[in-house]
Amino acid sequence: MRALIARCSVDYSGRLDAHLDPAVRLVLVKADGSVLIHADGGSYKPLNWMTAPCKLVEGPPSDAEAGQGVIEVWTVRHAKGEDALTIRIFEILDRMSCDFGVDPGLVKDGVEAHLQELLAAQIELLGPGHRLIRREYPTAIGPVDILARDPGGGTVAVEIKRRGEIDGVEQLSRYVELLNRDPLLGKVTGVFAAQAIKPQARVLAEDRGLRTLVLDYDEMRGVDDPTARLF
Amino acid sequence: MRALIARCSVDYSGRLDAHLDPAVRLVLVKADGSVLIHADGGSYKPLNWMTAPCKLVEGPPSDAEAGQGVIEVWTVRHAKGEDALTIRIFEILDRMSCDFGVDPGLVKDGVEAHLQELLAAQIELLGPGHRLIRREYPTAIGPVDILARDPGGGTVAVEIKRRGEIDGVEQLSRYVELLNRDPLLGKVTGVFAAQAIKPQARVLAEDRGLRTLVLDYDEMRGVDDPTARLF
DNA sequence: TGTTCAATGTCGCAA
DNA sequence: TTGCGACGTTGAACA
Repeated sequence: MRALIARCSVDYSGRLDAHLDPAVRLVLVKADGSVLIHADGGSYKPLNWMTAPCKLVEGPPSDAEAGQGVIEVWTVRHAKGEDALTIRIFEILDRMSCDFGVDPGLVKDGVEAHLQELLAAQIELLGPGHRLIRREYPTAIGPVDILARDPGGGTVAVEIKRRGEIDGVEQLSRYVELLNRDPLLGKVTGVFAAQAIKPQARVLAEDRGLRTLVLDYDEMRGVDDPTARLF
Repeated sequence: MRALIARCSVDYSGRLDAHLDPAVRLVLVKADGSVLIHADGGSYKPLNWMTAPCKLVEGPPSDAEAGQGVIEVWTVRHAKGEDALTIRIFEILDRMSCDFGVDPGLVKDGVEAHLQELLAAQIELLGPGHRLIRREYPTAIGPVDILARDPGGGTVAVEIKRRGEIDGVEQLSRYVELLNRDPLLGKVTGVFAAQAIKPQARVLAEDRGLRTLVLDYDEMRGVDDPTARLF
């Protein structure tokens, strides 16, 4: 990792063209060659960047560039494709360099896949007497998160989201419509399950005749994993 | 902007829980208070982060933490909500600090709106004899990208995407359904136009009776703009 | 390797 | 503020 605080201008050309006028910015060059240009604000997305694999060439400015005060020109080209980043450096204010070694990586907990596992294991959250048919039930337009059998012999399609929004309801609607064409499944109803459901999504779901179900992740995990109760 | 190269562990708790075991990483603190934790690889997305507005508190380790070698504990809390980031620092290898000033910002030249202009100008790409009614035809549920008249006197609603995916087909379906309730327009058909159309989107479009049209941006620009042929 | 879907998505615009 | 769609989306899982 190399980090540079420098007054620089940046030009990107590739999937689009973008330009940054000269200002002080942070320039990062990672071990894999990727380059990030960060301003002192905004969120985690850099102003400009180049993803690995790519090649960085540091060179002198042309006479015209030197006349405008440029002291170095860095050119970063993506290994495949036309993408190119040109960094014109006017002044270097500070720099750091360090070899990090391999990162042990991020451990995540509480994503949608976990919700799906937990609901499959606690399928009676759909209501007493429900039985799991299978998770990731395949259809022509994609897999249904959970398919279950209700006590009356009907089929229940469940769409799970961490945050229940309108596009999730659309998705479930498509599944239910498609599955209802399958005579083997009988009558198919839909359940829209999420940790939180936005009002618009709830209204649309009700309008489409779909049930909504709010999932309490902590509680579901508590039932599933007794050790979690300790906290 | 403060930049720190440090051996640290990181824990995020909020919309999900995420943990990073101790390793050398780059810690950035921007002027607006946002914090980014970067590894020496991967793309521009940090391993962990906190977006502004948030508050950083630097404090001493607890006795237990100190016993494990922690020398500083940084706690970053989001101003609204439960989101919190805890950075336990074991060793500081290097640091930089600098006041950047305001960034002049990014100037972009996009490709997106261009497709609509080009297709409107070359409306017969829909088929011989088509005539443009108007771009951005307003409806109660949003503007239709392009409305055209086909040779048979019917109306064609066109939804344009750079990348044709399933939600675009949904959007077009809604428009076509709505427009077909308008007796003045006669029979309304739909065309889903994109630079590339994914198989699932194509299947859904066909299932809904919508035509698909793949747009060649370079060719359309070539027809429209003679100067582009020089390249 | 390509495809599909989630994301602590982020970002920008408009109602 | 919320909704909605695009993004140089990125990232991960799976076929």
